[in-house]
Order: sequence, then C-alpha cells, then structure tokens
Amino acid sequence: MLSHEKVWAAIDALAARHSLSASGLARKAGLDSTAFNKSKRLSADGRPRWPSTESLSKIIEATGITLSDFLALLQGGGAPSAPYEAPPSSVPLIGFAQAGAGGFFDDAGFPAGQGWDHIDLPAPAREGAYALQVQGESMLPLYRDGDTLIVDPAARLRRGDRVVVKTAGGEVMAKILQRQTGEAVELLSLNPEHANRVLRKSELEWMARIVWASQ
Amino acid sequence: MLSHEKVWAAIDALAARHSLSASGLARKAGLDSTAFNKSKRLSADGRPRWPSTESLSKIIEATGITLSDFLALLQGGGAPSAPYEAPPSSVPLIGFAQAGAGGFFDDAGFPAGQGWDHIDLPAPAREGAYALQVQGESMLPLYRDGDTLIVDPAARLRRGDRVVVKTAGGEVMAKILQRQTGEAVELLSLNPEHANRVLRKSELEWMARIVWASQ
DNA sequence: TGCATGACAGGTATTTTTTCCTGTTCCAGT
DNA sequence: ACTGGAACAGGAAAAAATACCTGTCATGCA
Repeated sequence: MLSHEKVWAAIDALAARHSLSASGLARKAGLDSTAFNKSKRLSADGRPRWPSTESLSKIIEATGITLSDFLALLQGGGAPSAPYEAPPSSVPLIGFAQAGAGGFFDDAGFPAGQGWDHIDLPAPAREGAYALQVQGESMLPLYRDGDTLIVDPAARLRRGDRVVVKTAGGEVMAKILQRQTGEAVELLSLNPEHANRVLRKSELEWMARIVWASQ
Repeated sequence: MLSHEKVWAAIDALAARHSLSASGLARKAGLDSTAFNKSKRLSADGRPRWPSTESLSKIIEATGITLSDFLALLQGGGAPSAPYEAPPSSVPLIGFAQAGAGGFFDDAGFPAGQGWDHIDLPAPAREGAYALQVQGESMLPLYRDGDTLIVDPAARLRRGDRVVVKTAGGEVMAKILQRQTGEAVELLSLNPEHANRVLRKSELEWMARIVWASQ
C-alpha cells in the first residue's frame, strides 16, 4: 500500500535525516527548491499531488539512500534497521608536522601534490555502533552541546580511551578510562570541574568506547 | 538506485506474476489499457517516460502486492540478495539526556528498543576532505598525539568552529574560530597554555573546518 | 542594524503523463 | 471461416507535475 501521505512523509523523513528541509532536499536533487513545499502537496481543487517517480529517483540518488531504506521510510518505520556493515571509507592523510611544508595543499586549501597517504576510516557503522548527541555543557572543553559522539560497544578498551559509561543507577556519562581492575573501574572526568569516579563493577552496567566525535 | 528500466521491469514482472499482460494490469488497476504499452515507455524524442507514483500506487493496490515485494521486483527480482542494503553511513542516534532512561540499551550496551533516530554521518569521502594526524601534545586536552582529524575545506565556517589554519608563513595549526571580520581572523587556542591569535587576511593562506575527530 | 540566504506560500508557463481514440494483428471459440 | 476480444502501436487532447518566478518571513553574521 503506497499512499500519498506516506510518500510525502518519506520525503520529509529523508530530508530530516540529512539535516535538510524539504526545499533543501529538492535543491540537492537538482529539482526546483519549491518542488516539495507543503503548499503544493494538494492542488487548488484539493486533489492530492504525487511527486513523480522521476523526482523520487533523483532524491534517492542525491542522498545515496538505498531502496530498502527508502522503503522503510515509506512504511513509516522509525526503528533502527538491523545490523549492517558499511563499506570502508578512505581519505587522504598527512601528519600535522608535514602539513605546513609546501606542496601539499592548493590555494584553496584542498589536498594536492604527492606525499599523501590514505587512511581507511574505522567503519563507524560497525555492528551495534550508535551515536549520542551531547546535551549541556558538562563535557566541555572536549564536547560541546550538540556534538555527536559515535560509540562502538564492541571496541576494545584501553587506558586513556574516552568512554561512555552507564551506571546501575541509570546515569550515562562520558569519561576517560584510567584503569580497570578486577573489581573496579577508575574514570577521569573530561571536565576538570567534575570529580573523577571510581566505580565498582557491580555499579557499572556497561561501558563503551567513543570512536569519533563531530566537531 | 531507482532507474527507469527497473521500474518498467518491475511492472512487467508484477503483471506476469498475476498472469496478466501489461495492458491487462493497467486495466485491472483502473488505468487505460494502453498506459503501460512498450511503445509508450520512451517519448517521441527518446526521453524516458516514468510511470507516475500514483499509477504505481494503483497497481500495488489492485494486485495486493506488498511494498517489500514490489521493492524486490524493483531490485531485479531474482534472488533476494542481502535483505538489508545499508546506507553507507548512518547510525542510530539518541540524546545523552535520554540515554540513561531504561529501554534504550540491552545488557551488553548495544542499542535496543524504540525511540532511536537515525543520523547520517557526513560522508567522509566528500570531495576534497582529508585527514590530519595529530603529532605532539600541543593540542591537548582536545586532541591527543595520534588522533586523526577529518578536515573538510568546503564546509561552511561559523564562529566557534574548530578549524585548521595555514598561515602565509607555513605554519599549520588547529584553533577555534572566534570571529571573522573583513580584515582579520581571531582564533582561540585549543590549549589554554598557548596564546590566542589574530591573523590578518593577508597572513592567512587558508582555513578549513575540522568535521570529525577520532577518539 | 543591515544584509544575505534559506524556507515557504502562491501564481503562471512549460513539460510530462494519462486518457481517449483509432487501427492492426493475434488468438480462441463457435 | 467468421467473430469478438485482447494485445499492441501510435496520435492528439486533457490532466497533472515541474520549472520558473515573486514575495514574505525567519535566521545568522558582520
């Protein structure tokens, strides 16, 4: 069952997913920015307007969403889809110390010339990985309100790692892993104003490593 | 990816599945029997004609096929390949404040239950994006030796953004953008022990936003 | 405070798809 | 052999969606 309402809702959801408005999504897909205006979803005589199949094809291509996921949006599914594996991504890499030398950037600051390595980013979409959105200022100066942290519950933990911890009491916090013993976990605070914590294993519900942070 | 060919192939497959011709399917769906003629799949000037989403909706309803099954036909029918074709960079998202409430994580700390949004990570492979590897300790506490910063020269800059800057003198540094005026750029230091900087535009070769940092 | 840009409503012109129609061919039943 | 209905190609008219355009409002930045 494919309904007019569901198609428009899927378009809105797809836009939101890319932090775009409906007009931003249309523009991104090479359509007129007014194409998906709410005011144009019914014609003057009240008849539903359906976006064309070609327009859908264009937004699907522009956003890179898969047909399966677009189907999920069409069905109004909000739950996270099943585990998946993302293809590895690769960008040019250079060390900070070398970056100042000439020949590595063009005039606009884009990578250029020889001497760049490539780095495969750790797949952020590794099974079970999720994102946490920072709220408040308790994690400054490291994490600001609105920052997004990618957390991988399956990642190995080492001292010095930045971690998210949930206590048995229901508190979720970001800390630096100082030390793990058989009985307890010592956690340094990200914010110097907050006290460090020592949690007995019985107080610790789970702990997972932060692998990436948005800036 | 939704292509013209795939849509028409799906319509033909759906008709065949019901022992109908294309014209029979159209008729069954209340459309004109010539609607899906092969002769009408390209317009006179060779441009592909796409059946409208409304027409698709009508055949789906008339045949009783599910959206999932229609998706399978769109994807070339055949073997049901991976049931999930994941988006390349999307993970479940929740706010820190909600994360402590029950029902969002299983016992092992993996995302579970309802209430999770999705966030689409910025494609690291956006044209021109590159990685810088932190060397030394001058950017503590934010960035540690060995951390990887993803930099996007094409990203819009706003005050408060963490940026990489190259000076005309060849120095590359990470700073916080405090203010841009027509003549100068004010940069806050990441490390409280280092002085803030004001650069005249003539001293600034380029400036680019850090979009992600490894942890 | 002023300016630039994006989001959105709404109108018109243009393009595209559907509907209506006709003709030819094919096939099954009488 | 004849007839009726379906399948299909193709053309023109009507309907529907997109493109283009304008104006208003909101937001962020200098």
